[in-house]
Amino acid sequence: MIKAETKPPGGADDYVLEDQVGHLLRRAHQRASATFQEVMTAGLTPPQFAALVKIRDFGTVSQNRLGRAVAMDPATSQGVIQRLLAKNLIHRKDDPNDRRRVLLSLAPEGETMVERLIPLGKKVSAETLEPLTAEEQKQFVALLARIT
Amino acid sequence: MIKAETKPPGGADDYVLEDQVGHLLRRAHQRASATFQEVMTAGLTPPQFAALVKIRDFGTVSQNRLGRAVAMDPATSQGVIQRLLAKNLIHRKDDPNDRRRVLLSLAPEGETMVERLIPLGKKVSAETLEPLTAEEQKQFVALLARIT
DNA sequence: TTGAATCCATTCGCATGCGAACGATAACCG
DNA sequence: CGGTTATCGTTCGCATGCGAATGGATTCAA
Repeated sequence: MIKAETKPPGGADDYVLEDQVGHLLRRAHQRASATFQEVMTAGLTPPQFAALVKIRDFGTVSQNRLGRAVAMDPATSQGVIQRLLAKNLIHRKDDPNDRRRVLLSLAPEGETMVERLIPLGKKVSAETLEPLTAEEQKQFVALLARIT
Repeated sequence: MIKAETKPPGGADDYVLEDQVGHLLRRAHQRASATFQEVMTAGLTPPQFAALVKIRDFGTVSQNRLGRAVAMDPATSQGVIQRLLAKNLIHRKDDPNDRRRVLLSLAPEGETMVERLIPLGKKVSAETLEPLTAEEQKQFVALLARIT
């Protein structure tokens, strides 16, 4: 008989930090970001690249709408966009139809950058999922998408 | 015939941001953190709670070792520990055997806090995984642990 | 058509998160 | 033993990330 392996489920002794999904998500996200920085040698961060890709998808988009599309708080978008502007990767102009809005679009350098980096983006995803088999990768991504 | 559904796999048109595992991990982590803040009304952040739980597991632990256990950079640990000290949840003393090290342990308030919050921590994990069935939850956590 | 409710961008403050560098200390090895 | 290496904690700088507040613009509704 092993001594007291099973504790009452309400207790505080059976809380294993390493098994909590939030902790695992935080660590997996850390690893994915690290992989991104290894593969992407262009000096862009994951949010910056995500914003760039999404601006490409939209063509022209307001700052707020872009933020929702990439899941960024307006306050966070502000800084990311400032840095993309500083790198001359995007353009910015006032919306003539709605003076509250600011319209964003890719600068030529941004277009080139996106085209060049997307193959690397695919490599990042592949490397991040590399510990899993092809079948497991599909399962995992499908489940992950549902808790997002 | 649908026009050109299948593109060459090396192209940049088939890169869907929403399907990339890094982006999904970032969003899932955001949601998990938001759930944490909703349920945990104690004014602690996820890293602070993780550190507290881990210090409890160790009893006494150096700052660096704690950081590795919860996957925090030494520079990041610094700030987290400072805030736990400011809340009087942990104690801190020099290691007499190694003058480089600083030993951390739970203060009485910290012990009480951990005991009180662990049931809420379980609720956070449950709510985060709530969109999945019990079977899917097990699969997902198992796969997630492997890409960490 | 005005007044209330919304929306948009911006700013501030606080909290991770990490690369890089630093001094102090300990461990290792020739 | 003494020198090289490694470890530990700390600090700085930069980049998310978000709550809260603000001012300006638009939308909605009475």
